[in-house]
Amino acid sequence: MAESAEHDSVDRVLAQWNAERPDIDPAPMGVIGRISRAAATFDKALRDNFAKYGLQRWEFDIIGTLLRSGPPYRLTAGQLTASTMVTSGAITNRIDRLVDRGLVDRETDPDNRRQVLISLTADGRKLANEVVAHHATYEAELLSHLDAGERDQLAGLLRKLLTGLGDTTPKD
Amino acid sequence: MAESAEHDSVDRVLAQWNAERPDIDPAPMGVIGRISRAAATFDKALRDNFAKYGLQRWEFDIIGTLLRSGPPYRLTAGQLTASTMVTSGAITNRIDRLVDRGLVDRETDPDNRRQVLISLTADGRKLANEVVAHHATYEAELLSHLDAGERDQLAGLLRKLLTGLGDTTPKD
DNA sequence: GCGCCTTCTCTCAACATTGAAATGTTCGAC
DNA sequence: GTCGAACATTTCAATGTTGAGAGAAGGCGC
Repeated sequence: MAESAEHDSVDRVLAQWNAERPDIDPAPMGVIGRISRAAATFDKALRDNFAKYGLQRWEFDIIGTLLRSGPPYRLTAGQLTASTMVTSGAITNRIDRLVDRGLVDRETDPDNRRQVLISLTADGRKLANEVVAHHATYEAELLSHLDAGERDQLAGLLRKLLTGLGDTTPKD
Repeated sequence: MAESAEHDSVDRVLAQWNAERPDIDPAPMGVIGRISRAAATFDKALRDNFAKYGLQRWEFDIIGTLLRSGPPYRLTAGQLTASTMVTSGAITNRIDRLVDRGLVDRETDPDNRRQVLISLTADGRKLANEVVAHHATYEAELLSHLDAGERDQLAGLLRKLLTGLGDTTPKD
């Protein structure tokens, strides 16, 4: 088989482990290591890209989540906590700052006064709509080294992996 | 085509975007979102698993890097900084704590006194060798929902993605 | 209605990382 | 040899997250 594929940084790590611990099967590390590495690379790239629009990544995470939730672009603080994978203390802090920036409103839910409803302001909605388009374009560029077939194959394998790990949609 | 594949949490996000912004091609988000999500899931699982051996993940990152570098199990602080993707200030702090724990030694390089050499102690090497075996077994479990062919296919696509992003091995 | 348990958000102290400046070292040019 | 630039690590203040716990509100059994 033609060994034409380039080596990535994970290949080097695997070669080192193979030399030191040949008893260990390196294949699982090859998958998990690459997923971690790719995630870190995307994370940095996306952070830099959002900065062009004066946004931090967590800011887009929140206003984007509100936008994609559809009209009336309003979720509880708890729903935002669940979708962002940070703790409740962090969400309180982030909402504070988005309110200061005028991108979201915070109001107590009159029907359940334990809950706080966070909704996009007109400014927030406008900004989210603008940025998401650039964001999607940029993500497509990041994947441009894969053709459409490879990209879909990759998505399919990752979906299978995630569902196997229990990452199913909370409510279908 | 039999729609037998389960949906994961990213499918839900994509459906939301499609409803709100049908003009945006959701395919790139499907890939990058799943990579991020899978990385976060693995991160948490591995953290919990290392905790069973009384280790934090960053502790294994460092002693594991030293172990796989091979005899004499010694790297400079700068090399460790490069391989762990954190800043130099963080590495100084982490090395401090590993020295306190007796897992590594820190000494100035006599040949270049700007550099600091970090080496595994006998205890550190023993611990790293023990833990890496359990770590590899656990990673294999995390991937057990993919068969060997799918796993290798996934690794291959990720390698292509990473090399396309410029993640080549620094020195071949 | 009355307790009691659960739910939801906010508060706060502890902790870790970042990023820039400081310190000490090497190397090349002159 | 001396000067200055480049380099490697440490220090330190600013910043953000975590995780526990408080406070307020809802819901269920009786």
